[in-house]
Amino acid sequence: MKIGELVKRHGVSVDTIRFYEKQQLLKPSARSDAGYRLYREADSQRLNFILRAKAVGFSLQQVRELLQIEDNKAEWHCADVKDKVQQKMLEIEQQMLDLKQFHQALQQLDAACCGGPISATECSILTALEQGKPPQTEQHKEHTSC
Amino acid sequence: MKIGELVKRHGVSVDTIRFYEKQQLLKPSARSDAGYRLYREADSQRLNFILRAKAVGFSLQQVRELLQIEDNKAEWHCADVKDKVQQKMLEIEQQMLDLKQFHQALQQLDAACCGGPISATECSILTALEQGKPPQTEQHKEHTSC
DNA sequence: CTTGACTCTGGAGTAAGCTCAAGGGTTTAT
DNA sequence: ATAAACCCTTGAGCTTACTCCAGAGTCAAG
Repeated sequence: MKIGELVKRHGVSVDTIRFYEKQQLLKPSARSDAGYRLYREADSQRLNFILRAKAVGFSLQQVRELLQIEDNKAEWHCADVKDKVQQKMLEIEQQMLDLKQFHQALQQLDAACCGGPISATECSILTALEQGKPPQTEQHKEHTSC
Repeated sequence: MKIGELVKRHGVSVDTIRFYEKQQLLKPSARSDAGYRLYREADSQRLNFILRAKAVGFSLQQVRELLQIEDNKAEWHCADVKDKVQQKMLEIEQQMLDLKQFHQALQQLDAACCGGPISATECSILTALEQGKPPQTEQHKEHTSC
């Protein structure tokens, strides 16, 4: 099948496919006389693998690593694959922690602000941002007016 | 104070400061005869504001918006500021949800795999990635061997 | 035979937030 | 007086995952 058929099946753009090719993720099985990329079922399945891996959060670099295993299953162990998955989970857990910290800090700011129509000159969110240094000083915070 | 003093105080690089200037976030109060950037206390405090806002997750664009308020407090209300904070929280909550979905999907993959020294040819993680399309088909999954 | 849909290549552009390098002045301490 | 440390500008590069464009060849239908 030509590239158009492939992209229709998977709902991606032709540019994406050509990009994946440049990234060494997916190569057409053959080229037509005119130089058109030709894909087989196996290629379509490989693309599916890529998209599914992306859908669970893997970066293209990580997908590339998974494909190396996939391409040579016999030389790898289950543990290798599971490791990749677990590492990714750790990565994601860290990102969630980072977001959580942001969220908590924002909640504190939010809680201290009345949110009303009074002038921002007295907004405790702004005064909080003006004061104290981020990771260093941890002064006992006084709830400013607003 | 010159740029070197400023960056020492805040633990950022001179490149960062010059970048912030290009981004219209922080402008030196003056220039020396030699063309050196000169900063005052107020500038240092402004930088502090920027860094603190970043530290709770705001992007530079969002910091720019906060600075517009900060620069003209009298023309804004508490509600405007609180809105920014709440919107950021929503943004972060969405990101956390996305990560959670990734994590859950990965957990399912992880749970189905023995993780042992057996060949990856039978790894249920790989077979799961090979099969089924991400957001479409939701077939009742059979736990493959591994 | 012509039109429109499809495909090709190469290269540029996007967002975000810096970071670095080249080439050259300025200040400060010794 | 000279070397080290500091500062300047311009412009390019990095990362990720594409997206878009120009210019040109190819294929299928009517």
